[in-house]
Amino acid sequence: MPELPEVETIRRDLINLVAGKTILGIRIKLPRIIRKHKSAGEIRKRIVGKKVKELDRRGKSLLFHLDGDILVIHLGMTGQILFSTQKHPFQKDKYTHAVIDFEEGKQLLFKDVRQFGQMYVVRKENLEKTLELGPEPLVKSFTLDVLRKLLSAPTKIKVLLMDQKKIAGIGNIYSDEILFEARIHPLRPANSLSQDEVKRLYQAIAAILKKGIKYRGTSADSYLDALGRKGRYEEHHRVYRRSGEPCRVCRTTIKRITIGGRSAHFCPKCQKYHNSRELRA
DNA sequence: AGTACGCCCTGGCCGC
DNA sequence: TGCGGCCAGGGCGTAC
Repeated sequence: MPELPEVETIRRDLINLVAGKTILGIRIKLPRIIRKHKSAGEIRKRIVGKKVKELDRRGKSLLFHLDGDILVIHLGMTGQILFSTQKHPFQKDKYTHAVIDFEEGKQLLFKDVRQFGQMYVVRKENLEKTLELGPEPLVKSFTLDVLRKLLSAPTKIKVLLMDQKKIAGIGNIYSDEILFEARIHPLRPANSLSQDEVKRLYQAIAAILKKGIKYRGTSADSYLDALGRKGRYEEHHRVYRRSGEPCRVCRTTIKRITIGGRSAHFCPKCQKYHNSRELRA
């Protein structure tokens, strides 16, 4: 499932491949991936003939800056954006739902097995209103104080980290890994964290997301980068999908529980559910 | 307001 | 070999 590190990896690769290039056309086989538009023709009219000025990312969304419009691509669970210069057997490939054609025969294939991904065009000035995302966790303005203010409600910390309206870009994999790094139990109410825990959480968010980017993302399910390569971060996972296996720190068996319909993995010893007061080391 | 749950969707896996 | 049942979960809508 592409989260911030996976989308950022794709963005960095695509900059060198399609930035500055003009979109010549879009072929759409599965119209349901085009959202927020009355017709496929509408998106076509707004992107064809336009040059990709810049590639950006906001949370888990990839942003192609065109002339005043932005083409937004969200990969959902199993979406992939694959760069190709070969003429693709588009109609025969059951998972390639759309192809964006650029000059010089360059193409971006939009593949998605589960069809949760989507693309749409939005006016630049309406982007934030449309996305409704919390702050980017890897920018300078995301300070310890910003995080502290987000933790004022009793929401379970795991749920809060995955709430895109609170913080942008963190999903199930990275929230598990962040909470392990910070040694915080996923069920802890956000407003029960001690000063020290908030600090650890703040540092863990940056450290784990950067680590994810460093290893080019997680390919646990189906993630591939723009050139079809896997990420290597799952080799470094310490809790995600490791239930039943020994903790890499203390050898305690990693546990899996369900929180809000999603699986959460944690080490019961490293991430104890004790209340705010920290044990003195 | 917080939270649980169902839905969209399909492949993979398990048990029979 | 096949088939039903369940699981994976991002985002969204709904209900409590």
